Amino acid sequence: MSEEKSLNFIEEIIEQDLKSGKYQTITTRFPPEPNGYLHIGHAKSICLNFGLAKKYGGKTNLRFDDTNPSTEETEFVESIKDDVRWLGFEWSDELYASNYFEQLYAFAMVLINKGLAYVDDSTSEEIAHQKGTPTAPGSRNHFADRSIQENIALFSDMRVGKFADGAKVLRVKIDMASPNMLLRDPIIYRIKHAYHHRTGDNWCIYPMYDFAHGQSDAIENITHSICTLEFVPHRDLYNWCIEQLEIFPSKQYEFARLNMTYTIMSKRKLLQLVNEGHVNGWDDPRMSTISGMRRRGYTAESIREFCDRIGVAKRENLIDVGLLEFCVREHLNKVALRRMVVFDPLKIVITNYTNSGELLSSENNPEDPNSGHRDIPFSNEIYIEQDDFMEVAPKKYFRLSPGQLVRLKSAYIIKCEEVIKDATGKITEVRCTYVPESKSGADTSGIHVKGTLHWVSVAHAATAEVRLYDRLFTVEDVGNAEGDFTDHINTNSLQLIENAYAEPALLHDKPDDRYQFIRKGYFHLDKDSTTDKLVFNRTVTLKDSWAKEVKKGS
RNA sequence: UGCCUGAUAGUAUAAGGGUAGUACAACUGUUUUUGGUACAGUUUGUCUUGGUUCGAAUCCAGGUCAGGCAACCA
Repeated sequence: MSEEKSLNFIEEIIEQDLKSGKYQTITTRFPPEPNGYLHIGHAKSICLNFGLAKKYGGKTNLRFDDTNPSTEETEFVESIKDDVRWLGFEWSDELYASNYFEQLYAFAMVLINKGLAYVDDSTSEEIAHQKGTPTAPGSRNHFADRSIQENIALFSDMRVGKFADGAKVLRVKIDMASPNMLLRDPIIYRIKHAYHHRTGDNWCIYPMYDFAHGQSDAIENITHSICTLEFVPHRDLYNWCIEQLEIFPSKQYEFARLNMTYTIMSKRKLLQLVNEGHVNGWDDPRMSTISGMRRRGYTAESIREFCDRIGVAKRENLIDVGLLEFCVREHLNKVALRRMVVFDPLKIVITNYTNSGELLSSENNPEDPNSGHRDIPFSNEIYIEQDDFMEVAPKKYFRLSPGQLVRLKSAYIIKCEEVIKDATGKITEVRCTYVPESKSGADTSGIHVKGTLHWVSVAHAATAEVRLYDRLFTVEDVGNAEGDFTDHINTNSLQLIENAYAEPALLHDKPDDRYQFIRKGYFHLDKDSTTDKLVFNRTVTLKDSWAKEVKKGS
């Protein structure tokens, strides 16, 4: 393929650096804080960092930014590793910022010895106050005048635990009047008597992000440190530390983070959904986490494709979740086996059908000739979708309604003859006749119908519970539908979060009318992780115009 | 009334002085064993005002709008 895909701005920088001989090879890193599960926004960063290294023959480290022991846990470390692997990437080294605590401490001492860092006894309120505001300069307090010797002694004492949390901090001496608030003598070490998931109780002082990230990059010889836009103001500090410490000159580049319609991607909110029990965990299929999407049936390949399509730029963006769904369908259409499934069964009795034991052959995947065929049992009693029948149908309704003909997928053409109702007027059964010479693949009837419906045989069907819907659905037959059905989720299930499960306050956005209608239903088993794909190609998709018509008319 | 980013169809993303292109969405048509898929086609765009230039999305100046920055979070 000679498709010349245009470069994003980071690729251009890298190509220049390679061309100019600045670097022979590149090293990137993916640096999550292990304080939650990875979500689709992280996938963008993962695909970018690992993708760049792959493209330019470099390597990527997985580095856990574990400098805040009070929010970080081993469970998150493991889930992150699983998700990165599942997405299809291999890291060069598995590293932790906590590996560098000793080195970072030494770096701090270097700055103290240069007269560039001091211990401050102020409270956080005092420090915040002295910092000034974005429009007014801050001022330095008398602690900044402490001698180098005194600072060395004090910082050593901080390390060995002589002070309580919050009693002292180590600050760096830069410029209290800088227009960049981050440069107004930022705190680089704080006292925290907390158990760290890796270093245990070895430390009671922990470096801040700004004193750990750039140095970690430098230690690992990261050539291109790629992060999101909110770190732009940190770049000055990042560079300042590297210059003062005279270490490897890693460079930071920023891109816009992913935002997606109808999708919550704030870690804080996701954590709230989990903690308050709105969902069943981080990997709940309704979550925007990678593990949630995995359970929902999304493939790693489709997520990678999505990340590739959305591009990398610096402007704020809000990607239509439809693009993600498109990528999922695109891939699943190629690889997934089709099965019929009925969610809201409506019983159809075919009054003139008297055969028994007839098996009908159906393609497993129309797009894959190698996927073969399967036999589906047919009988005179079947279920179709309630949505696929309307007693009073609007124009352009091609499905079943009184007097209308439709084809049953892989089976016969049937005609609706009679509607049976119970005492309350609810439709309990629809009676039809079938056209014997219209058998799929051997149709000599000459009848052309506009609608084709999926169905299952009542006698052969199996029912399975779908947890998210809290109701049963019916699959075509037991033999063809192995696996754990409790995990089958509609790709569109994210909307359920909005419709039923989540607090309105947590919502990113409100669903529009379009989402009142169920769209494409693709399902696949995740029983054997990525290998066993099974799709129920349930086409209840309506064109928007048709959907509007039904909404108004019926 | 500060500093930093940014602004190209509905949504994203290209074009680094020379025909504004691509994808998704939408719409139309053809095909089809569901209206899915596939294929073909259509519609829609350079924030604004000046300037430089034969020529500006692109360079310059002013304006407008959006996002970020005052955690002992990352």
